[in-house]
Amino acid sequence: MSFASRSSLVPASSEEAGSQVVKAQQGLRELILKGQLPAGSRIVELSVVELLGVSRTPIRAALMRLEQEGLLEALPSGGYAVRTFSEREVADAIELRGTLEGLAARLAAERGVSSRALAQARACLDEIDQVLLDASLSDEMFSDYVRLNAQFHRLLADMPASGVLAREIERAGSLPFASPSGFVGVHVDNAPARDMLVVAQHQHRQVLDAIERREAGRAEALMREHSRIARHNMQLALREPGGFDMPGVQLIRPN
Amino acid sequence: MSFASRSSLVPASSEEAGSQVVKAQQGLRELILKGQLPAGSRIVELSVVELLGVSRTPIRAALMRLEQEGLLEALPSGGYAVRTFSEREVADAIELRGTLEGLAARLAAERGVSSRALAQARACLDEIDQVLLDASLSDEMFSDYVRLNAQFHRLLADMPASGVLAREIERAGSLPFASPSGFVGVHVDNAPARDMLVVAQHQHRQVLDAIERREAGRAEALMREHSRIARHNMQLALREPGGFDMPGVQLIRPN
DNA sequence: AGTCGATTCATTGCATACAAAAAATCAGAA
DNA sequence: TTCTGATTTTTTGTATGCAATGAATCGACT
Repeated sequence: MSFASRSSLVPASSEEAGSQVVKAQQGLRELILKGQLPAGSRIVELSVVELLGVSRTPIRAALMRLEQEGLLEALPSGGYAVRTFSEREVADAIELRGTLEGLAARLAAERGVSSRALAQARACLDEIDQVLLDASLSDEMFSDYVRLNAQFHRLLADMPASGVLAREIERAGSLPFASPSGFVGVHVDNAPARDMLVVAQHQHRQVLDAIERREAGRAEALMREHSRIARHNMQLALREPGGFDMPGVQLIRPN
Repeated sequence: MSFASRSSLVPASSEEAGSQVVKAQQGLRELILKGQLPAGSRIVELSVVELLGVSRTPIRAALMRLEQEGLLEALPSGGYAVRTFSEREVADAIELRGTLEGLAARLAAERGVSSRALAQARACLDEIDQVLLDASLSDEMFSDYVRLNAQFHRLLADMPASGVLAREIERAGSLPFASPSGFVGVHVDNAPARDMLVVAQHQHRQVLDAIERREAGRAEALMREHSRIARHNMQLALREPGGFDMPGVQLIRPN
């Protein structure tokens, strides 16, 4: 089973190719995650011009954005380089997302959430249940899970109706490995991979329950714990013998 | 006592005017915070060209950065507008910073901090003590506090030695009102303003103590609570009759 | 041969011209 | 008068040229 087929990291349809700068951004991200641009190396603008067929201006804009996103680092002497991550940095990024999502869950519980939003979230979880019922362990199953999981996390981030927070959560999950579904299905075997999803889904249910009951502390703690699954999967992936071929793994430098 | 005199929001010496883009960024930020550019209005690039005397290219770069910083919002039809904030959004931004700083404090406590970093932090707190000893209630006193307070918060953010986290904390405090010293000295009277600083300084001590003792949970809780002071000051400021003239308050729309 | 220095080359930062899209204005009709 | 539609104007998005800075190469000297 190839990872790419079920990954949401490949530029999804959510990002329209309307302007040249998003085309450049998508293209660059793909080049980086596929390892086309060697990690740690300087990115030469003119070479990207040739690769993507857009002029320097939108490419520069895309570079700036990708730096904000965390994939690039600005060199002191100008220009950008593909960033690399230590295993700890990845773990920190995941913990960061977990903390922010925990904050969102707590605020949602404290402030209360419209029954409409709750219904949406419940419906999303019901869909995930349906996906998990199909025990075929197929790629599509995992792919569906990734999509619905991302949706649930998005719904949750929006529950406190806090623009600043939603924004920050979005940012925290923009790094490929820090995303809510970052290392889904990382196990060699498919059965344990699915079992992890079952556990995660249980946590989803509990968080939503806590929010409904206005149990803020519980909601926060659950959401934090939920992120530990991603962390665990990450550690498993990096220790996998054959090397795990998720797009972007080569950016993680071995300790 | 004017706020600007003790505010760290005015482009500090920390930001060199090396390139045109930082010049544009500083200039734009100042224009926005001073209310020169009406809140909610579209920012016309050519007018900024005239005001700042730099060409459109670096101005566009600065606009993009200021959007990331949160001061501007991208208009759906292109271009940017000066953003406005509800009181709740400001409170959320402060809580966000508190949560992130809490995470930093917890990680610092869990992982342990070099005695060198601890000594630095202690020295910083000693300096703050000295400043508070001077009971003159002068503007310089508050100004010194703001500077040292920012330094302590920075030292704390760096303690977990986590690039991603430090970065995110920096971001969270970049919004003028969300900054660690956002509403310092907001009280009409100077005496209660100083008292608040005494309380805050006590919390500083306790957090550092918790980190030293490796009491992670306590460190986190303290740092979160610490941010409540900023929130309280903000609410005071907005209810102040004469209108509080901190740079950027006009961006906060009354409820 | 190795190292330091000068020169050449490559690459970014900045400015500007052009094109496309959005906004505003004006005219005309209901 | 008010709404609709076309036209004009403004404004942004994109491409490209130029200058300045940094990297790299070559040569001379030790």
